Amino acid sequence: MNLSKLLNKQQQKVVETIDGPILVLAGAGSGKTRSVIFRTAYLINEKKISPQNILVVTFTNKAANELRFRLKTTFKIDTYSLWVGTFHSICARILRFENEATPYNSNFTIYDAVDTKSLLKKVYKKLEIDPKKFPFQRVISIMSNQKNSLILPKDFFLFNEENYFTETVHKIYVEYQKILIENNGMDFDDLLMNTALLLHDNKIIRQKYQQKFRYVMIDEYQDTNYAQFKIVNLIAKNHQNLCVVGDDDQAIYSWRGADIKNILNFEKDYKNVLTVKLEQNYRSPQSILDAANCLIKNNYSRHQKELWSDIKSNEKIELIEYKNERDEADFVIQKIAEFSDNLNDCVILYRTNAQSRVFESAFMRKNIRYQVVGGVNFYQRKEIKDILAYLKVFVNSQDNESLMRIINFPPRGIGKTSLQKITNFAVDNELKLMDAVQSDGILKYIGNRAKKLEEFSKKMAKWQKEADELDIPDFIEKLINELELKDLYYSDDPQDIARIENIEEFMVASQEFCENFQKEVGEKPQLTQYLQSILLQTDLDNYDENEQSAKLMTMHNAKGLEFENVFIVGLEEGLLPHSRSLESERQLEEERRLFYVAITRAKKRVFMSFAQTRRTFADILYNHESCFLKEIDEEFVQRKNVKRDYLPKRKINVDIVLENKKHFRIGQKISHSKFGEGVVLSVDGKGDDAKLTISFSNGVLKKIIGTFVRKL
DNA sequence: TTAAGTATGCTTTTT
DNA sequence: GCATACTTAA
Repeated sequence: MNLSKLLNKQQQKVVETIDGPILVLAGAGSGKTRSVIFRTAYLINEKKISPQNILVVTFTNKAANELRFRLKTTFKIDTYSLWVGTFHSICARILRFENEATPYNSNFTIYDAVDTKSLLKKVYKKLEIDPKKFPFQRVISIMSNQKNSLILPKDFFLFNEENYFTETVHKIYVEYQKILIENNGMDFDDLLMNTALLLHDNKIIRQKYQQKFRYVMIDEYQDTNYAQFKIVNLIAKNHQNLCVVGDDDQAIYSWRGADIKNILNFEKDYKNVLTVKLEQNYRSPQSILDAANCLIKNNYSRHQKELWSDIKSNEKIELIEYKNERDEADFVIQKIAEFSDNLNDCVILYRTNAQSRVFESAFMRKNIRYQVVGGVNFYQRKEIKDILAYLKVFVNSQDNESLMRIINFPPRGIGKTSLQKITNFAVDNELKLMDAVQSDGILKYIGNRAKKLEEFSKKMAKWQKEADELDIPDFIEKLINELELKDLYYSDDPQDIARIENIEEFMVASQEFCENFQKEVGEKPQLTQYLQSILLQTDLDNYDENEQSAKLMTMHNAKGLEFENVFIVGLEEGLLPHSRSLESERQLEEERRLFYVAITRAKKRVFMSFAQTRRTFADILYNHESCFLKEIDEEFVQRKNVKRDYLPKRKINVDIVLENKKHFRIGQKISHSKFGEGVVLSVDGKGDDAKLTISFSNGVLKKIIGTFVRKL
């Protein structure tokens, strides 16, 4: 391995210093990933460390897979016994393996955000708590903070003051946690908390992992929270062979408990730390870094460093002001069309997921391929969650939540009343719900619905058996067919069509997963492993950089990626910085870092833009440009004003609308951006607010508000 | 018990 | 606007 040819001095130091704690402050684009890959390869190939003694924690599963792939192909390393993954997947693996030391068994279910919320709703009902006084989001975030700080329900008041509000939150936390354990389920935060507590409380297990993971590497260390810090610390504090990599200027997850102090205080937490700074950027031209440096130096709490680059460019960053968000979308996409040979060199970055919509419809109108990364998770769609609920029950029969979801889906005559009876029966006989359903006594108890329940119980037993015997994709296909799920959505409604497509896509995805798993691991995956991979998927895991399409994503999801052309949109007060992060200077600094992350993604060009007005679901916002724009020296930015409407055609239409106040009548021909042309069948109300029934030329019948159609 | 109709909340960022 | 959660009638 000739490192001096492939790496710069600092990177070599990172790779070759294998003993003792090392802190790598790696600026954006400074070859951080490269260093981690080479370091792992160096440990194995040069220092003959067995892969099973190495732990590498990455920020996404995709990054983990790439690391494995590179080790295999470039360095001919067998990565089978190497542990690489996100904190969550590593923790899940440990907890499944060490389940006997926990209140869970190895088949525990992982609860996602939607599951968490619906479980919480049940807790509220049981405790008779008003969601208006204790908003779900607020309580979820408090509980999450407790878990990330390793505070169990019983220790709640050691760390929180006692008042009416906290007492209720505590009650919720106690009950929520109790039900999770009863269901043999963990939410995302439990995975971290339970691992940290297990390693902390159980000396034998702790020593086992200390001895196993003799070399530990953590990427994106600036975004670790206390639980994660603790896990790392418990494993590595004795041997101190710990390499953490990160950039305090790119810390953007404090709202989920990440503590920038973990990286700022690393030199205090460990002894004789070697600190290496990677400041040469290999990604962007100096002109773009100048702008980024201008911005970030306004932050107080940071390690001093200045990113520099050899790459030269005469182009300035372009900043354009638009009249509204639709113009912004049209212009940006127009520009992207100019790069149409290399659509996948272009990315649109925004602050909130909701901003993607206006771009999506613009892409559709222009017929340009695009890919939204993140946003609403595929596996959180209703029709998919229904299937997953079945699978979860087969894996973990204690999962009452999933069972309740499917017991009458698709409708099979086991409604509220019957479910109540089953629940009562289960409680009286101290049975899990599924055991109650399959018990002998239940049928007499249930009365006239006994036949339906018996049918369900028999089917479940049959599927349960098949779930063990069949290959996952075959089983899923069989299940979907026997449940007649697709027939359920058979109609002309575009929504239903989409649901059927999603179900089909789900089947294909399961096929792909199993094939990949087989290739990677050399054996067939178990249903547990399949479910876990779905639930611990990160937004980025589905991102395909080779697909010929423009990419859209949040600035958060863009971390670690790079693109030739970066379009940063919606640079308005209220969006960036976001109106909900103006409470403290600390929050404002994080918003600034987010902008910094966005700018430093670019290899060639940055285009920034904002809109004077922006339509949200409720009303029209009049925004000022982001205060951050003023922090970037004018010499790095070329300002352009394009305030008029982009499409002259639409402008004419707007004028007509103003003239006749958009008065709709029956028979009026209209057009809609998504559904095309159609005829108004009925009108309820006036102008933009009118509720119209429209028959579209493609045969679709829809109810649409006046504002979304245009007269022809 | 269920389908169809009506009301509501939603939007910060994610594992 | 959209999706879900709740209400009502059959």
